[in-house]
Amino acid sequence: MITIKDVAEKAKTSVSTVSRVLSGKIPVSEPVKNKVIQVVNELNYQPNIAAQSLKNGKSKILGLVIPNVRDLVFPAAIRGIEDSAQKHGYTVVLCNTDEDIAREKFYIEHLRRHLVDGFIFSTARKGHEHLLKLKEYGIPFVFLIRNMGNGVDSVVVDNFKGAYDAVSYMISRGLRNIALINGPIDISLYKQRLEGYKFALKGESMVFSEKMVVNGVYGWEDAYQAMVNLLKAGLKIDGVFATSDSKAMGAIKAIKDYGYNIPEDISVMGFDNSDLAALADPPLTTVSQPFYKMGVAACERLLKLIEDNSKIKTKIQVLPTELIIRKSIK
Amino acid sequence: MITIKDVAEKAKTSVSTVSRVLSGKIPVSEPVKNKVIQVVNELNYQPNIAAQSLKNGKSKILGLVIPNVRDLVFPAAIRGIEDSAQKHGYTVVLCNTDEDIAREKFYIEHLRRHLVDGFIFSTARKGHEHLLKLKEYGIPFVFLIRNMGNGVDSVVVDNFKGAYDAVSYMISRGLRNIALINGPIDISLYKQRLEGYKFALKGESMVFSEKMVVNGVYGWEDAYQAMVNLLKAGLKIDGVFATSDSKAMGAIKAIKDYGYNIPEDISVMGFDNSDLAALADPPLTTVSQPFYKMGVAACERLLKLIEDNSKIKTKIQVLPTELIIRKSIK
DNA sequence: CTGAAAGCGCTTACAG
DNA sequence: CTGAAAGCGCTTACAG
Repeated sequence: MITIKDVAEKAKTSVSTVSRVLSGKIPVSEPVKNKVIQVVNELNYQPNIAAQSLKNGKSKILGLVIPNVRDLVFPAAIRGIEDSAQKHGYTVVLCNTDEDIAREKFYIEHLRRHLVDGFIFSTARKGHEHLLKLKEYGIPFVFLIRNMGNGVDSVVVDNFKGAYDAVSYMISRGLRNIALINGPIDISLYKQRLEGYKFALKGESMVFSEKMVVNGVYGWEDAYQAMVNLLKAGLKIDGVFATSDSKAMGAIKAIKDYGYNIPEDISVMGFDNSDLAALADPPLTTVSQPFYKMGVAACERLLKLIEDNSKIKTKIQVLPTELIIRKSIK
Repeated sequence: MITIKDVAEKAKTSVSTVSRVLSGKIPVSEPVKNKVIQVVNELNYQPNIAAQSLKNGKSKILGLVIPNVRDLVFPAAIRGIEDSAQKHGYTVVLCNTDEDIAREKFYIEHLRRHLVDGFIFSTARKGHEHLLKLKEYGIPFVFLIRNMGNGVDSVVVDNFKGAYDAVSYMISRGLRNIALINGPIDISLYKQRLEGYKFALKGESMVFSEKMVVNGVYGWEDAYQAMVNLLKAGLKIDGVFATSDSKAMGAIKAIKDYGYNIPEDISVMGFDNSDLAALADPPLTTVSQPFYKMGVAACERLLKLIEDNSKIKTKIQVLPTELIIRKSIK
């Protein structure tokens, strides 16, 4: 392994000077600087990150904590984060928690001690208040997609409005009996989507019925079952708003299995505009979350928090959703 | 930040002894050991990974290099790797390269210098021979899903047999005109699947026709177009073997758009059994790759290479595929 | 502008 | 079994 000492010797100067040339912050005379740069290139020298990290307490590694990469919602966001991190010379450690608090804490403890300069969490939900305590430790972090309270920097979408727009659109298409297949409401974004759904109904003076909503649904198999139950209950349903594309796919499958046509008999609205939405049959009308952009924004915000040691004010970035009209709504 | 010195002071012993207790490899008297452990817990002390890394040249970080997390093939494998890494006290850095050699090299250079103890690559293909040179640097690495040559530890599937089984099954179901929608054959697994397809045809004395195969297809949009072209060419086709589930989904969409029924008019076979296969309409008959298990195997192999500094012999692990019969084949 | 030296937090021969 | 000391590869006051 080539060290700074090797470079110094070959360039006939001291390690201090080599370090200064590399950091670029401290003036070094032109000839010395050029010689050093030349040797660095010849030797293909790269500073040892562990040593740098030990010295200045920065590792240039970011921790990304999510429930599960297999959930279609995350890959695009991950790409946004990683592309942006890479551009700034940072690297990303990926941690899946399966919503398990113990595993989440394990990762935090493990990475906190100088392995990671900051965190991005997509695991905020009730019961995970321990995340808020990271503030006390002074380690920078931001919430992505999901968040909690207003005290933490976040990049999210306007979930209330996204849901409101979706349901309003369904109503404008003549749908009058719209069921809701929703996620666990201890994740605040599902709470907000529920509120958006209610508010849209109210705006058109349509009655809200508890029977038409199923909360706590996670993943497509679960949504399939929820839809089957709705259908079996003999309710009059002409539309379903599923608060994620996976749930919408499960609902679509159930509706077809029961012999109904989409959208003729029952219309389906998704949420997320994940990579498979266009591929669904029929192609899914849905509310897009700009995951890639959100990932970039979260990463940039985190880098700002890391690099500006000054106290900057907490910022909640709310990106707009967009209604993507395809073929699953009448 | 709490250091080993703090622990030593509070436990009224030396840092050497604390280090010994923590490593567990060197004998320490019971009372001292107990006192140290107690203080470690009280202070919630965690060793600084950068310092350990600098000292002993091990970071307990693994580099995972893949083309793109958004490709459905990778998330399950990533989970396998990460779960296994975590169990052994390792952490995973995720790197997406988009098949770009410059980006790949950047990551390797950046991480090689003591940031990472070893690599898992899923990016092997023609043009990426520089990966083979990592052997000279003495850094451990393994190939996953894709591989090159026989000189590198790998975890793959029997792609030839998987394809052979798939096509043989199609033939056994009475299909006689089977088109192939295949990936870029400079990725060896696609070459092997092509061979498996040919061999199955030959086994049943069916003629192989160049016109029935499209190579170089990547992703579902591309597969959609390939299928459209096949259909437009006026070929007699009663089955399609698409060498990934995404490609199969694209083909299915095209077939439907042209008014044919699946599987009555045209049967479709996928490959991978990725998370969306069961969700397709009709549910996709496909060849499973045990991605999660493969990820675990690759990680375990890499850890072995890292921890046994002795020269162990290169091992190519070939896991079996399995034909998953659903509804897309007549 | 430049070099010698201290020190970041560990681990591990070395001596006892 | 235990402690003092050296050293991993850097960066950065300190002195010149």
